[in-house]
Amino acid sequence: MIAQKKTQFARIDYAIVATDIILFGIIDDTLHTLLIKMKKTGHEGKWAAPGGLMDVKESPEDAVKRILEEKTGLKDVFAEQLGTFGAVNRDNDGRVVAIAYMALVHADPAILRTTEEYAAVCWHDITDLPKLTYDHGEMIEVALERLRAKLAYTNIVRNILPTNFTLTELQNVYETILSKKMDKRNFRKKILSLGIVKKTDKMKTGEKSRPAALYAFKDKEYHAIDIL
Amino acid sequence: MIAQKKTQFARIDYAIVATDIILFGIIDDTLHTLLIKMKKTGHEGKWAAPGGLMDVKESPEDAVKRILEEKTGLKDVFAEQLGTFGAVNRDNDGRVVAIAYMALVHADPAILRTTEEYAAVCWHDITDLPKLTYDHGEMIEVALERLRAKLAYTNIVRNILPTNFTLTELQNVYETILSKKMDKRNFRKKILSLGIVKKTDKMKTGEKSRPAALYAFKDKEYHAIDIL
DNA sequence: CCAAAAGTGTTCGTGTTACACCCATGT
DNA sequence: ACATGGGTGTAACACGAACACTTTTGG
Repeated sequence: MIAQKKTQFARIDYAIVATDIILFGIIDDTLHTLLIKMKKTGHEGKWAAPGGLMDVKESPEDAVKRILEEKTGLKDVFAEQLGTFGAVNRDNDGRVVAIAYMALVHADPAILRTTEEYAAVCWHDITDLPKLTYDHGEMIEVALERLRAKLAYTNIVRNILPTNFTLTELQNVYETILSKKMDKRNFRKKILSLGIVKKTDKMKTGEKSRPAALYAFKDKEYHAIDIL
Repeated sequence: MIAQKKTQFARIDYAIVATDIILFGIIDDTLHTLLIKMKKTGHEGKWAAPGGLMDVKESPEDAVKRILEEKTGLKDVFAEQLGTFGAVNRDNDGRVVAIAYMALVHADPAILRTTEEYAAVCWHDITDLPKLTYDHGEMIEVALERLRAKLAYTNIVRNILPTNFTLTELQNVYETILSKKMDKRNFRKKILSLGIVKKTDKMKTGEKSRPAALYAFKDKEYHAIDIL
């Protein structure tokens, strides 16, 4: 039945594999995700998360790296597998099984590449998303859930912050992702007692208020530690 | 290069999709996993987790159900996706991307089907596993990690216990999976305060010691709750 | 009557929460 | 001088951890 459709995948007897990436970044102190407005026939004007077919000679992780670089120009982006979406009819064009990844970027340097393949590539506030095609809405739900859970027991937040940051900025990231206010004193006490950040000798100035000490993460590696 | 090998998959230009299942059950108060001894050419005598190719017209979850029924004769088995393993050379016979699932069964009724396809199908103590082929050793690691984590914040344990059980049996499951002794009074206090089990009017007798009250889970559904 | 496992409370220490004021800078 | 966000301590409470004896059955 699927094979009757005239599409690029119709000749395949097996499901083929794609990767889709839910990319998160903080913009204006708010969590945003990167979406693409499609030009492809049958999907004109629809929004989707970036993704693409995995090549037979690359791993899913390599596919994610390649696609991220194509879309954002960034290398060395933190990415974590979320799960695989394989409903038989998730893609009308054929049987495509998508391995979904969540990726985090420091949004500042995330200069987006404009390509002719898409009508638009841009960041969307997570609280104000357009309708998404395929099952990408579901993927974003899963990604958000995972991200929120991991804030509580890993240092994953380091992947979405710039190298140096103030404790208030760190707290803002937690608050915007978790959608809840936290107590400043308790937050700082907790973060400092964990010993995952160290104060640098730099200060953030020019903010029409008292300068704030800049901090950096001690560990370059992502790992588990009880935070909240 | 891969396509040069004369195998059943060699003609495919794309990766194909399989599902592999890490099946857990409690046998003799100890965590066991189901393994298969293969007959397939090139893999003779090697142990692997049950798995198989996904059909183009079935979802990964349906493939898991089908394979579990083929291997164990059981239906309605709890299964959860662990992640997808897609290293380019994970299968020497061709490019196979495997979606790994963890499944839990009440081991009592898990009568294993003997088939001619395999040299053996049997339960192995998790602390004494043979060498595993493909990346199935890694899958079991991931499954164990997931299972242990979920014991602490979900009622997942209901899927590995029979309908009625004593609190000591419940504690034994936690202890064997987590490989640690727990305090009986604290454990019972915690479980009872969560309200996830209810006492039945049955007792377990004939055990050459004082009879124990049998309990059952209140919720049929799997859900999150802080347990430990 | 002895062995074996069931069942049951209290104390202590640690970690989480709630809460308010002074400080340094830019305008 | 005033507006803005930076930075700091303490007290109440909840939760988890440690710990020992009595009860009921089978043999």
